[in-house]
Amino acid sequence: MRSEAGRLLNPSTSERPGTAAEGGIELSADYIRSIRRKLLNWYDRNARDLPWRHHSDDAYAQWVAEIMLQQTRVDTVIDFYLRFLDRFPNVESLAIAPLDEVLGLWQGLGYYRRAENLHRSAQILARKDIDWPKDARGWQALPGIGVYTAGAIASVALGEQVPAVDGNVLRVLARLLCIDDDIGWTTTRRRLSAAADRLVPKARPGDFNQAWMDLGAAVCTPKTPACDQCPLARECAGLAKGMIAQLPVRTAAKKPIAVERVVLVLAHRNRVLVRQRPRGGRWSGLWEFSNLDVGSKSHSLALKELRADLALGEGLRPTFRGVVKHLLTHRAYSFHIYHLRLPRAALPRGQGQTYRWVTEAQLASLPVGVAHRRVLHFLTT
DNA sequence: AAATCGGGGTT
DNA sequence: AACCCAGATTT
Repeated sequence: MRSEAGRLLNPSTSERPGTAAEGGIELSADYIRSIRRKLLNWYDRNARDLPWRHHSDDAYAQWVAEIMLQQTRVDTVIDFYLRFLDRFPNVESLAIAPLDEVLGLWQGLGYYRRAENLHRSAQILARKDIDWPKDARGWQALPGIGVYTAGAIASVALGEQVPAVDGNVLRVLARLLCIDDDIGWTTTRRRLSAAADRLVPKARPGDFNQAWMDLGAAVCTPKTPACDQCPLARECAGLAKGMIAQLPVRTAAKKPIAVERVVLVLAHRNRVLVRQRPRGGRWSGLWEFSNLDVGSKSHSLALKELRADLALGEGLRPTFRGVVKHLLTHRAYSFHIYHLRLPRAALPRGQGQTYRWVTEAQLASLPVGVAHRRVLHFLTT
């Protein structure tokens, strides 16, 4: 099979050589035209049927979808999205809701700062502190919206001719243009973004951007891409040079740091003690059982410190109930669960944290991270 | 440029 | 067990 990639990528055939910056990727007008036509053609026949694609003109609906989709797979998002839009169908309903309820709909989805920023941005817009964004630049002024998300919203909902370069597009473009620099580097991302910017058409920019994503999800997958089914195979420089298996180049992620914690679940009658996590860190604003880093201490000493912090007096000895392992990108947690029934239900004093004694039903309505939700399975008695 | 911020599906 | 996902923000 004779590839067009070599000829079409040749700088000498580029229509606008002057636009290429230092180290920029030259794309001929013919090449750009080919990519646009073939990718959109493929998309017309292969586009996934996704909930937010039924509201393409609704910037709010696109916005919510794009925030949820940050670093999160489509299949994971769908159910969260449907529930969220059912409860908050527009920016006004979201703006007047308490953050706890927003977090409640977000629990299990991760990166909870996204929910805070979404809520905060909704309030900014509902209060009309700023005008409703009319382009990508306007969207990017809101907290939680970066270059990618702004481009996605503006291209899909507003029809603006801007790219939306996510991890998918970086991978596909690195292969298509045979870029073997580390796609983690700022310089590489800048070059690929510049290429994406030149490729996005004036007509149907939103469909075009989404077509990259569908292609990346269905054909140009991270491992073993289906090049024999790819509509851009003839334009793919990586394929022509036999480099697909090596592309994209990316430095390996570091291993997560192991963290061991003791969890002390205090119970009184049918209630358990929970506390709300402080703003800003992990699981910001979510509820959890009292827990403490073990570090180099023994479990019994860590538990003793935890009980001293809670200042709930002496009681019986906590009983060990099991371990919840919870893996994050940068941390590998193991929560060692201990259970202790108290004769009295007093609230800890002077901890600068919000504590509550709650029934199981009440706990169900509070936002709790996945790890501490799993702790519940160890407390059946 | 590197670290931080969740959780889960694929390979 | 490694990889990576419709990234943004802070350091």
